[in-house]
Amino acid sequence: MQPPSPSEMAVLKTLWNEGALSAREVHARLGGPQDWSYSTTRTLISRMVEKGLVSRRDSHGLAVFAPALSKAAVLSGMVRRFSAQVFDLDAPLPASAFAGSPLLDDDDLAELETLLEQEGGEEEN
Amino acid sequence: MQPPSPSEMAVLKTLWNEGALSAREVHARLGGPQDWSYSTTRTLISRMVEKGLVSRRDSHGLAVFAPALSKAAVLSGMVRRFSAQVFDLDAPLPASAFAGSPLLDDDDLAELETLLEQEGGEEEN
DNA sequence: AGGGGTATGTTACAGATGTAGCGAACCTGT
DNA sequence: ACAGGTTCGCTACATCTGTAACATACCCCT
Repeated sequence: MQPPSPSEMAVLKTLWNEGALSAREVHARLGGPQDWSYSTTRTLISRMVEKGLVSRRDSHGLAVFAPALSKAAVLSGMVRRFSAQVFDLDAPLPASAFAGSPLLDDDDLAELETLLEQEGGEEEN
Repeated sequence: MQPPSPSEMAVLKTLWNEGALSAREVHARLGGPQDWSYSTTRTLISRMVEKGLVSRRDSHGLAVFAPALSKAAVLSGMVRRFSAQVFDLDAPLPASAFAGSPLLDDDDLAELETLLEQEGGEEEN
C-alpha cells in the first residue's frame, strides 16, 4: 500500500467522515484550511484512485468516491512506517497514545489497537 | 526546519551515533541496508548541509560532517508533525511511547520528553 | 436552438526526493 | 613525471507531490 501523502490524508479524512462523496462535495468539505482550486482537489482524488486509496463508483452518471481502506488500516500502516523509519522501532507503538485524536471514536481506537498489535506488516490483501 | 526525508534520517542516525564523519565514513557505516552508490551518499549529505540539517567543517582539507541538531530536537519535530498530520492531534504524544527505541538512551528520552511537553512548535532558533 | 453551468479527461509545470555519473584537482607511491 | 586512487563541485534524470488550466461533453432552462 502506497502511503497517502499529507494532502491525500486530508481527502481521506473527509471521506472517512462522510462516507462517499462526489469530487465537488469533497472539495466543499475541505473548503477552509486547504484552499485548493477545485482542479487540484480533483487531481488528488484521481491519483488516489490510481493508488488504490479510494474507490470510484458511478452513480447515475456522477462519479462518487469512497475510501478504499478503513481508517484503522491506513493509520496503523502510517504508525508502523513512522516508528520504524524515525525510531527504528519494530515493536508497535501503543494505540493508547492516539486516544484523544478527534479522528477516532472508541471503536476505531480498538480496531487500531488490534492492527497495531499484530506482528509484522499486513502484506498484500 | 525542513524535515529530513527518510533517506536523510538514515544519514542523521549515523552521525548522531558517530559524532562527525567524512562522506566516505558515512557511506561505509550505511553500507549494508542502504546500498547506495557513494555518489548518492554524497548528494544526500550536500542537500542536508543546504537544509541546515548537518554542518560541514574542513579538517585538514577533508570535509567532515556533523549533525546540526540534536536527536531530541529532530525527533520531537518529527513526532509533532506526524501526530498533527495523521491524527489531527495537537497535544503531544507521550515520550514514553518511544522508550524501547534503539536510538535513544535515557538522557535522550528525557530530553525528548521535555521538548514534546513544551507547548507549541519551536519556531526558529 | 443557444447559453450557462458542471463533470470529466488530459496536460502542464515547479519543487522535492532517489539515484547516480562526470570532469577537474589533489595526494601518493614508483 | 606519471598512474592510480580519492575528493569535490556540478549536472542529470526519473518519480512523486503540490498546484492548476484547458478542452470537451453533457444537462437544463429560456
